[in-house]
Amino acid sequence: MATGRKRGQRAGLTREAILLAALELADREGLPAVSMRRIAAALGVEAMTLYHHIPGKEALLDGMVEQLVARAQPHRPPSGTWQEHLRDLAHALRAALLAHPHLVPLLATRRATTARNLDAMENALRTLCAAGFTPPRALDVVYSLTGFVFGQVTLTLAAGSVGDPPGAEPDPAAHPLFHEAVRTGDPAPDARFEFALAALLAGFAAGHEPGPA
Amino acid sequence: MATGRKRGQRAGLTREAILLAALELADREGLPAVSMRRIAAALGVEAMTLYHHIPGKEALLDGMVEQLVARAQPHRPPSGTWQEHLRDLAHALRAALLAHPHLVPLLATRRATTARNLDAMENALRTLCAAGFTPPRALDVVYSLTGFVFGQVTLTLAAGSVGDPPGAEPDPAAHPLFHEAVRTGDPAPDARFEFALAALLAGFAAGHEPGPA
DNA sequence: GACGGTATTCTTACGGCGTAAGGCACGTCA
DNA sequence: TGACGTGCCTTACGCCGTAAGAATACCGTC
Repeated sequence: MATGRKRGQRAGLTREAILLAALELADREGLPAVSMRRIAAALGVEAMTLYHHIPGKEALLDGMVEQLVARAQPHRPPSGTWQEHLRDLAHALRAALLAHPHLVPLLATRRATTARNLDAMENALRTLCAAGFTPPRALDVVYSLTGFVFGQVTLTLAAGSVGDPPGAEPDPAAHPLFHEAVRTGDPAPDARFEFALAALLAGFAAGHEPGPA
Repeated sequence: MATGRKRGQRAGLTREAILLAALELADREGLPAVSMRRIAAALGVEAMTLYHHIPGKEALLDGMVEQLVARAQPHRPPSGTWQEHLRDLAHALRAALLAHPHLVPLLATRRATTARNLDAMENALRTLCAAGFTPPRALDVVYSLTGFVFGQVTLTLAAGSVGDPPGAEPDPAAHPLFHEAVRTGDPAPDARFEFALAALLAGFAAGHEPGPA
C-alpha cells in the first residue's frame, strides 16, 4: 500500500463502495479475479479491512447479486396489457444480465429475494390477477418467465464464451440440418430471444383464455 | 496415503474413473468439495497423479459436464408429434439436471457441445423440419427449449438451496398477492414446470401454424 | 484542551487450493 | 541384461479465505 494513510486512519469504506468495486472488478476481469485481496487493493486497503463491512466472501457475492437484480427494474411504468408488462419485465431482466455477463453464473447458486425484487414481483402479480389469473397461476407465470430469461441469457453467454475449443463440430456432414440452420439462421441473439419470448407469452395467453372467442 | 502400493506401482487410473469420482464427490458434498486433492484422496492417489490423465481443473469440470449431458438423452425413441418429441427432450434434460443438482451451476460457465449432444439436436431438428419448420426456426426452437429447461431447473434449485437467510420476506402485508399465491399454490415444482413447458410448446405451435384451421 | 472508549485499519499466520519441476520404481522390449 | 517410457510420488510456490491481535485515528465528554 503506497497510500498516504497511517495505520488507523479512515479510508471511508462502505458496504456499497466495496460491492461497487467488486462489480467493476468482475466486469473487467471476470469472476475468478474477484478475491478479497484484489478488491481491497482496488480500494487502496488491506484485505482484512473488508471484513469490518462485510461478513465474508459469500456475503459479498450475495451483495453483488443484490446490486445486479436492483438494476433489473423496467424503466417504463407498468401500463398496457399484462403481456406488455411481462415483456417489459423480461427485457429489463435480460438487459441487466447482459450488462454484467460475468455475474450471471452467480445467480445459479444464489437466491435473489430482496425487498425491491418482491415489489416488482408484486406489481406483476397485480397486473396478472387484474387480467383474470388466479394468484398461484400468476406466480407460476412470473417464475416461469424469470427462469426462462435467465436460461436464455445463460445459454447465449455460454455459447459465445470461450474460443470453442471443447466440441467444435468437426464434421458438417454428420449434422446437416444443424449446419444448415447455423449457416442460414439469424446471427443476432436478440432475434432468438424475441422469438422465444413471444412463444412463451402466447402460450400463457392460450392457457389463460382457452379460445380466441 | 496408507494404501499398500509402492512408489511406481500402478493404481489403474483412467479419465473416466477420475470423472466418476469427481461426480460422486460433487453429488455427496457439493461443488466446493471438488478439488484435485480430494478427488485424488478418494481414489487412493496423490493429487499430481491426476495430471497424467487430465490437463487441469478446467478440463476436469468440462469432463463432468460432458458426463452430465451424456445422461440427458430421452429413453423413448423419437416418435409421435414434434411436440411430444420436444416434451421428451425437455423431460430428459430436466431429469438429468435434477439428478445432479450441484452440477447445474457448472453449465452456466461451460458449453456442452459434444458429438453425442449434437446427435440429439440433429434428431430434434429433423423432426421439426419434417413438421414444416425451416432449419433456422427449428434451431431457435431447440435452443429456446434448452435454455428454458436450464433456467427452470436452476431457479427451482436456487429457490430451495440454503436456509433462506438472505431475504426471507419479513412483512406479508407488503406483498399480499405474493403471499396468497405462495399459500394457495401448488407446492410441487413439477407442476410449475409442466405448466410453463406446455405454454412454451403451445406458443411454438401458435407461431408455426397461425390459425387453428 | 485533555482523555478514554470505540471504530477502523494493518500485521501476521494457518490451512487449503491449483499446479510446475523433478525423482523413483515398475513393466516392456531390444 | 539393460535402456527406457509410463505412472506415481515428493516438494515447493504463489494464490486464496479468514482467525487473532496490535496499532492508530477519530469522537463524545468533561
